[in-house]
Amino acid sequence: MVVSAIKGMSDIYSPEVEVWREIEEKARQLFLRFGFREIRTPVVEKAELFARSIGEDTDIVQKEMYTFPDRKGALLTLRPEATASIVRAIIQHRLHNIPTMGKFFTIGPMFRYERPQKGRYRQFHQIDAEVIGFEDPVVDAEAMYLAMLFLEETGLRNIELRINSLGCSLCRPPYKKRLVEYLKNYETSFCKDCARRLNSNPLRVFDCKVPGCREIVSGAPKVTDSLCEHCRQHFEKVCFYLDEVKCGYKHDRNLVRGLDYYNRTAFEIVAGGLGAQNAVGGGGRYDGLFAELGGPDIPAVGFAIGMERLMILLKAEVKKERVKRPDIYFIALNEEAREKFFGLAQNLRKRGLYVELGYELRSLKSQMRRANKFGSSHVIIVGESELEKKTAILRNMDTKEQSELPLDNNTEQVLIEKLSKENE
RNA sequence: GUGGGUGUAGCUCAACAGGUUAGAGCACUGGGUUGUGGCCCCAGAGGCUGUGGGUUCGAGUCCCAUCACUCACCCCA
Repeated sequence: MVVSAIKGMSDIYSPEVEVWREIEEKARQLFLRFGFREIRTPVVEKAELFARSIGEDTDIVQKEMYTFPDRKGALLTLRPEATASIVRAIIQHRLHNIPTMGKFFTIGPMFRYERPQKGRYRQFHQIDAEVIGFEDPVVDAEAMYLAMLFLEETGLRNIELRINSLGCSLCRPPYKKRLVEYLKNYETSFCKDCARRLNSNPLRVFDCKVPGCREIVSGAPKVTDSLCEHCRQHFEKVCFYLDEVKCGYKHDRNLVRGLDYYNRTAFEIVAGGLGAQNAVGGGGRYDGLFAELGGPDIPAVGFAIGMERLMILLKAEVKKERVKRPDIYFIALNEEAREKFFGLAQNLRKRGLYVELGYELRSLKSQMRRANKFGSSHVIIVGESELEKKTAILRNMDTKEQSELPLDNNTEQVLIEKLSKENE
């Protein structure tokens, strides 16, 4: 019986992995221009961190976390998202006291124990960004702008930004009360899940896709209409700044999010082609989280982008050839020939060339075929007659030109010069 | 956690209604050129048909179970 990977967790290899690297690199470059610094936190944390941040009554905490005791019985959790860990790290190292350190990003794996399907995996990767310390709506807008800009720069088209305001600790509780009052009138008509949500987390009925529930919800009071003056102005300002940079968005009054820590601004970036998992990214403001986790009371905004989902949307990109072609492919026709150029090959690599070696002493024809499969631009052949003359054959695979070069202490230099000359 | 679909060579897929030795393309190896790639030609290698039971004279094919993958519900990136 062969051992296979864990369900819902995949190996990432060529040619996809080259695209991953490109995208990650693009993210780093862009985020740096926006003043973000990278932060890398452990993938395991104490279980309570997530229960306290994401919310006891969310699906993530209730049934989707990888939680297990370590050897001494401490409950650990594989992080289901990045925000909680980053906030924890900021509080722990007092990073909020450093004026130039207000923006953080991280790229890495997250874990949720769910039934895998298209765009949803048990180990998945997020590009995550957090801006801390600012309450001003300009920050919300900039975060969304950055998320959209990044996705566009990867080549994505036809994505939609959906935004909403969830209110704050002042206006949400009274709103919640009104909502529950309204919903109670239809208590018997809800689906099983919504009936439960009614008591546990009433805002989430807005997420329900059951037609009956949707209908009831369409008549329900909306958060947006119940915002306090402060939140209303905040939301308007967010919209203003988005307009200012011509960042299109749709005000989705039914948008709520699955993590409890969000307040005011919440957003999602949706795309077709992902099946049921239509969000490539999402985020929002979480002003209360720092205090909730025992830190100073500082506001923050953040978002995450799903790598796997982005990859699905960018699938066509994978077909492009991204693997470099070798500058030189060495072919030895016998052991003695190989002994002669092994050192040379390593030195050329040190000097920056991509060099491949034929590791098997097979027929010239078969080694040539192999060199060709790699797309090598040059081949160096050494066999018996070359050994006698102390030379090597250099063949340009594109032009088929061949020349002899002396095999001595100077070969390395001669080769480098020759190749760089050709590239002019 | 619930439901549907699919499991045959490394990959993509065939195999009439249950019937001889499970095939093809691509990929792989060797040869066609004593030591020169791509195209072409020839040959070769590669399979416990996911696994375990059952029905049958006979199972890749039918039945049951199980596992894996996949899609959807739920939830979210």
